[in-house]
Amino acid sequence: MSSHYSVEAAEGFRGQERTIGDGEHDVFARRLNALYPLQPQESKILESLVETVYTVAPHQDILREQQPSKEALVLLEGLACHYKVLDSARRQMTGFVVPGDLCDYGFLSSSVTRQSVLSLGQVVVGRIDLRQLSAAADKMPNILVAMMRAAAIDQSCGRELIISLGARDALQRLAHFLCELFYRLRTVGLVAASNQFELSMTQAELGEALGLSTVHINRTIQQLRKRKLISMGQGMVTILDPAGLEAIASFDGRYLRSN
Amino acid sequence: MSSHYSVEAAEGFRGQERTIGDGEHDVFARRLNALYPLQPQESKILESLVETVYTVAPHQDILREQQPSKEALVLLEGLACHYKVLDSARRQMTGFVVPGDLCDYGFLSSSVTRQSVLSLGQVVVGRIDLRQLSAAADKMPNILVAMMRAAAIDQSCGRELIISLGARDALQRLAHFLCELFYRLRTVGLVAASNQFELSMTQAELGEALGLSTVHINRTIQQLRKRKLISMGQGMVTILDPAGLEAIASFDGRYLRSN
DNA sequence: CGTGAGCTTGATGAGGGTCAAAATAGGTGG
DNA sequence: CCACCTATTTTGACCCTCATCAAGCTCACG
Repeated sequence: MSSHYSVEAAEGFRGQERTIGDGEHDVFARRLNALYPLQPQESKILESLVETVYTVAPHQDILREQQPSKEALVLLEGLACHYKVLDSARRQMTGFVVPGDLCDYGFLSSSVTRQSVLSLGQVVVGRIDLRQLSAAADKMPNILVAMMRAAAIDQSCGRELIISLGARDALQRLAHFLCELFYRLRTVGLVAASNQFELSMTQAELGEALGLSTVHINRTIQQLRKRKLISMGQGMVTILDPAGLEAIASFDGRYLRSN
Repeated sequence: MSSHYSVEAAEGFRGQERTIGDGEHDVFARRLNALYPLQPQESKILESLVETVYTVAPHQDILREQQPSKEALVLLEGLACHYKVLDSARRQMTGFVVPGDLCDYGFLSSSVTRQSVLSLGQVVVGRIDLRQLSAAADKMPNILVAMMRAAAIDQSCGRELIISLGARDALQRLAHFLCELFYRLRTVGLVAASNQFELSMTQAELGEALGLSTVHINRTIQQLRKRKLISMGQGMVTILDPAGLEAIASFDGRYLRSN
């Protein structure tokens, strides 16, 4: 476990901002549409709300705790996580953000950001102006409902993580984590036909997510490999036996659906 | 750990419903008002929204998973918790509901209830008709914002529980739990000047909340007693040394505030 | 080709689980 | 008010999962 987490300014590591082309990043609209059926025009507006995108290098803060949110951020590519630092030597991740998710739902209640958000691999983020969003939402309230559903699912994920940490052993935890990610990434089309997807996390980071030591994460991965349930390496995971993995985790993906 | 959880119909155990008098239960309005300043008239409306109240006996489901919500429920007295049953022998609590809180925020996104809610001691619940609520919210959007802030805080509590389960040892967990409850109950005026408050949970239930065995909960309580930080018994807790307890837990109550 | 980040392996021990039983506390009917 | 019964708390003994420490290994990268 590394002894210190850097606190450089998030700003310094943002890639160049740019305006985006039409339909270049439609994950967001597709995702919300799946959560709550939107009219074609509503989807259109939604896409147009994401005006600028930028790239963030791995291991940088995308959002910092206690900052008032002047904009909403959508993750368009890559993987990010919520976390909190305990005693500058220990860090606990509290949730994950996959493409199509909003990084933080605090803007819904116009409160400050309550947790820092960190890029795990390289990440592309879209920026939504809150003024424009609320204007759009006034005309098309479905947009807000869809976002609140996304927030509700985000919370369900949190509850499920509580269950993992409170009541599942290492093997079940890891299996459940992989099942969830598999499911979530699949719904936004980021899993290959071979059941392979990108997972740019070190084993140490997995430990911070699942409340386990790096060493034990390593041994647990080996368990799953030995049982021919997964294969893992170079930032890629392949689920070899989805049913088997779900069985170990008692995974039931209903909490990830909006209805 | 008991081997089976009963699944009787929640309906059968509801006390008689009745309409309530003016200002009889103002925790809810006071709470929301503290989260987001409301106009006097808005507070008034809020109180009038709670039309009927009913009593629920200890250890009964107030809300059942997967039910579509036709109404919003406010806790007015007592203590309740969210939970999920794993393998019919193990149960994990995922959150707590204190007076003034809504039992579930699913109605905000008109989705189904995602977790069961259980009364711990005897409980008084208020019922809010969603149709009336949304009518009121149309006229006075602040009401909705206040509720969303409450939801945001609910989520913060969840995140903090994740941190407890993932990164704190037994003593810290219990201390943190007590600090949170102390703080939350105090803001709704349910802590006596002697720092005493009601806690109608068995040690087994505390274990289900904090991911520890009953035996270990017991020993951990004794630790806190020995250190003269708390005294506990007969459903009552007294915080003898708030500062000392917070120090052990590294408790920082900011996550419980709306701003 | 050296260097550091990440992965793997081994050895050791602590925190907390499990089992079992005793001690208390509540709750009920006689 | 007492006797009984059950739920809860407490204690002791033992064991297992997982943390910690330490070292060696692999591999990408400058």
